[in-house]
Amino acid sequence: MAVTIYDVAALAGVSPATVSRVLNGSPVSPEKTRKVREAAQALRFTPSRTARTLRKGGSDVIALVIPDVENVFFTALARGVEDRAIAAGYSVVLCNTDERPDKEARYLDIAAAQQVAGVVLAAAGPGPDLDALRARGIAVVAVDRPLPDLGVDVVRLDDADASGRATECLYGRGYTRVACVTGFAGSPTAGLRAQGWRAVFESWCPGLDPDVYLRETDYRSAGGRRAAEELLALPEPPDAIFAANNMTGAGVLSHLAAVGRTPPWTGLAVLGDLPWPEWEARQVAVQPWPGRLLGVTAAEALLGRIRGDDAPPRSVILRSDSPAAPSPVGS
Amino acid sequence: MAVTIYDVAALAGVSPATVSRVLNGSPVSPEKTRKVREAAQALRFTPSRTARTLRKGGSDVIALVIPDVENVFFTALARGVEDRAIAAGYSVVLCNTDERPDKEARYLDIAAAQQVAGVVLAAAGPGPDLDALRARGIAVVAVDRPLPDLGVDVVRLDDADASGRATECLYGRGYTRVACVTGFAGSPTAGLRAQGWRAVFESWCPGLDPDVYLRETDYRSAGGRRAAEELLALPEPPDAIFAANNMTGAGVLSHLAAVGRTPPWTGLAVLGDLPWPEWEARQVAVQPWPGRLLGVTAAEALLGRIRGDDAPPRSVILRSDSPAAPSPVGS
DNA sequence: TTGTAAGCGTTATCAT
DNA sequence: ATGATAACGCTTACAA
Repeated sequence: MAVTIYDVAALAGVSPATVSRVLNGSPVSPEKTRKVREAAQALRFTPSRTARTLRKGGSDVIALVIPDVENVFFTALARGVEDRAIAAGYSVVLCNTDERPDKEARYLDIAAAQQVAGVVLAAAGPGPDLDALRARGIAVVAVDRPLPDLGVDVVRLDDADASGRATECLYGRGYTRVACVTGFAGSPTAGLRAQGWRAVFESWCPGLDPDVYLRETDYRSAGGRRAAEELLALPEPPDAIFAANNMTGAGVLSHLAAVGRTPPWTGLAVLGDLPWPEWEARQVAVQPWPGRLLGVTAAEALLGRIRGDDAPPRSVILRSDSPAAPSPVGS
Repeated sequence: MAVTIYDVAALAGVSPATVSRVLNGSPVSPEKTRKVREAAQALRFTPSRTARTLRKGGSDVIALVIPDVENVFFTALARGVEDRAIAAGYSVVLCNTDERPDKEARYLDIAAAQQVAGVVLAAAGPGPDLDALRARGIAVVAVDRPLPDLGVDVVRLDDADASGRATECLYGRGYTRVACVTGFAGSPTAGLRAQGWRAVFESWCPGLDPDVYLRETDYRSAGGRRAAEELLALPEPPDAIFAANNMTGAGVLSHLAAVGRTPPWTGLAVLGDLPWPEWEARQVAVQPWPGRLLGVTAAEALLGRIRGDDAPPRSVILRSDSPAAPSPVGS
């Protein structure tokens, strides 16, 4: 059916091996090279990556597995991974797990069975099964969400530190009681971020019970909205809120807008860029959460592993910069 | 290195063929089935999809090639394709072309060489090279952006009709001069959308030159902002703007906000959901642009082709509903 | 430099 | 029902 190197070889009057050599840049006489090129052209020959991968025991595709394509943080991450990987001659395919461990397991299986060169994984659950990948010697780098004790490289940001700084920033602007909306309880990052907030809260609001001002939700917009509603309905409501990721921050802001209490009436600090920067960021303290940088760094680590670096697993923790100053209010 | 069916066969005391049969549900005696299962389990065996694909001449992966992962329309589209494809037992990988024909060509090549089951393509350029795919008999469905004369199924929305309706809606609300911000000149959809607007403009504003009130930009936020700025600076500025996609609409809105002329001061209708619905949609007429539905429909068409439907290429044009009524202004 | 031939790990055919 | 065996399309020793 499809045209193979044998067809090309026949048309060019050479052996299949020679065709393969031309394709891969092994030394071949100029004349035969030309003939092969022409024949390939004429037959519109596309080499089968499947066969090549089978034979060579590996491909040049990197799988990037993320929990939410709709989150700008992960798309930025994707761009970072993509840029770095493409520069190194690899291609990147995205797999969206929708925060569901079952979908994640499926994609990891496919990646293993497909013999991808490597996997960058922003895990949906705490304990993904990496055995299939490991059995095939496929490199894995965990990104954003650490995978403790799974023996893989981890590239992430300093959740607790950044959260503390964002919270601090709100107190620094004169707010006196800063609540926290973090991710769901099972998520490691949610815990770390809450912890970063809690330390600052306790130092500025001694005597107050932090748990009253902490809400755990999914990392989605709807959860942020609900949490904001609850917090503002407290007998002693907070005058500012720290949102532990961009989507919940968006949700909080949405609720504030609905009740006419947008910043600076109620303070708001968010970890990560809002999906809608120019319009929203005005009075919101945005703590940088550099997805692209994370992606580039993760890709770098993965490429190192692919090239055979077999040092013990490393953990890279990037530091988030200080919150951006709010832009001046529009005319 | 990796464990193969031979290892499993040896451990189970059967032939490789039997192992394969167990894996694929061919009739095998219960006892041997059990033994094989146990052996596979014990060895943590993952069958090589590469070998299987090579042997069977096709895989069960569908490639979805989109120009912009950061656009909510395309992520919605992706979800539609994904849901439908997964339900049919396929997996979906996303390839982001970043609106660049060269990246697109690369991913199409990979898809062909990887022998994916099919491709859903939202094209970056007007004339992608589908020969490699065609040579391998891989089904392709064009989505959102038509590929004239390439002999593939097309699933898209009625650009001109929806644009006309969105424009009409603004006039219906009392605005008297509606400008248009569409996509870049090369894009087929940009032309169709401008055309839909133009017809309505000419009937409401006879004697005025439409070209004065038409701006072509990229389909990005920055372009929308710039276009809005230009339009409002006209000697006889429009009192409303129709934005031909969500990102440009976002840009327009951003500029309106910057100069304190958000709707309803200046009317705004947008084709497609804004990235930030709860917060922004208030006074904006949003013409539905159902990405998910489009994705589902495209996947459906593709699955049909994969299953062997070889009718002549079809063109499906879905109709967009009427603009959503603006939500009431917040308290 | 070039050709021959042996795999890579499956599945399908054909016997048994 | 099961086992041997030949593909699938490519790369790579090994020879020439």
